[in-house]
Amino acid sequence: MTHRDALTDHLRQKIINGELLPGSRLSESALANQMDVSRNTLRETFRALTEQGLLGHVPYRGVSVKAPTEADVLDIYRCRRTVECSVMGQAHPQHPAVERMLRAVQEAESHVTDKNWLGMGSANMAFHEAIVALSDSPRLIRMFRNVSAELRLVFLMIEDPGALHEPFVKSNREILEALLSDGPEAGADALEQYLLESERWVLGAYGRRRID
Amino acid sequence: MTHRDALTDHLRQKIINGELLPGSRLSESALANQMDVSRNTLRETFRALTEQGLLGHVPYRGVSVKAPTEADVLDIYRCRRTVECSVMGQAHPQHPAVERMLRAVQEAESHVTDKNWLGMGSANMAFHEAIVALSDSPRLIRMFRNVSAELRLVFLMIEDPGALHEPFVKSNREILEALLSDGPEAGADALEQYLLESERWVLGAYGRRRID
DNA sequence: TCTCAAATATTGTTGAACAATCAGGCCTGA
DNA sequence: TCAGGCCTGATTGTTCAACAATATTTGAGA
Repeated sequence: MTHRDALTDHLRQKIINGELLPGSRLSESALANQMDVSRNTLRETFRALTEQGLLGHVPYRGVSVKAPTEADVLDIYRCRRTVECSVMGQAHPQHPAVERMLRAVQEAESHVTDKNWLGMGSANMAFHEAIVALSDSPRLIRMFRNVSAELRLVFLMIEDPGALHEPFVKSNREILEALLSDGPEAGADALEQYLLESERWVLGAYGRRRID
Repeated sequence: MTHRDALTDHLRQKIINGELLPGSRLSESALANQMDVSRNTLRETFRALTEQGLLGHVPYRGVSVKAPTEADVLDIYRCRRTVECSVMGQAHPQHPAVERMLRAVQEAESHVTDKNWLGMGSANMAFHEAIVALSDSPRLIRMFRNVSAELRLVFLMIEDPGALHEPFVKSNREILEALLSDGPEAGADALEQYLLESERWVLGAYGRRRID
């Protein structure tokens, strides 16, 4: 693993964790000094992260953390429905990723009592990543990874992320049950309902966002 | 538009057109001289194209044009079925992109008499890009763009690309007819049949490929 | 022929320099 | 007062040359 790849991962993580808030501009020289790399190396990572949709780039004005719009939220959920529901509808209930789904649900449930919103959100994400992993498709998984990262940016722009994850812990459990007891099509139906409802909540919260 | 963006597009086009064959290694200094840019600028474009899946990168061994494997072909078609069929199944038959689909079919048909395989392949691609455009989803369109470019690499590895496009010109016409006369679901069904059949042909031809 | 180490070539990374462009302040003229 | 234009400073775009880190090749010796 080269130095730059580590930097790319590191920067990506900082963005996803909210250490660099959506909309904030990333100065090349400042960040290069801070990260202790040269400008050229940093710029290479910028290209990769821009291609992943995490950074926006305007010529001669630099890059900034993308601040998804309402239209982006709609598009993100459209992608999620397209990919997740299709994968779920053709899933084998014996697929190893089902175990990952179960563990994610259990972890999310444990965080309900803790009121640990951050962990709950991560477990929620892990659940849906596991769903896409049912496909065994590297490209679908990578695409979902990018879309999912963009959705995290949306959460970062929202005031109260806790109330956004908690109601859906039970839904995820139900999706898993539907898949296991009634088959993939039932799972896909439950999943689509979840995604439509989640989209409504996120859009509502987006209207009350704190960051533009 | 900055110099580097133009270079990225240019290089991408050269790859898609087969001027740089799949598997061929791209020397930084040689290509930088040839393209008349600095190594650093070229490297930035490498990062972008790698993220798009057109180039493969191994640390300290450079980048090379990706030579998709049989597993890649399977994955590419899985993505195509997931995205294209889902979009088609929810399409509005009055969507402006339907006009693009029609024009693409007509152009492909005109190339049948010409035996212009290159133009036929491009028109075929344009037809399916138009299908995805039915979604009005920038992310789905971008993802399809990347997958579609990878598929072009597969075609470049294959001996006889002509025989691979010609039988499917009629199928595309039928898909369009199905959408217009019997609705989106019928269109999606026809499309899925097409994709499954096309996948079989491509896999077969891939077994007789000339490039590894 | 095989193995191992030195030589060679390529990529990874840096720092500095200059060119191109943008943002903001300042001045002028109406 | 305000619109327009110009200058200035700051940031990005791009190049170059150098060195470090790693891979590949060469070739000597057993």
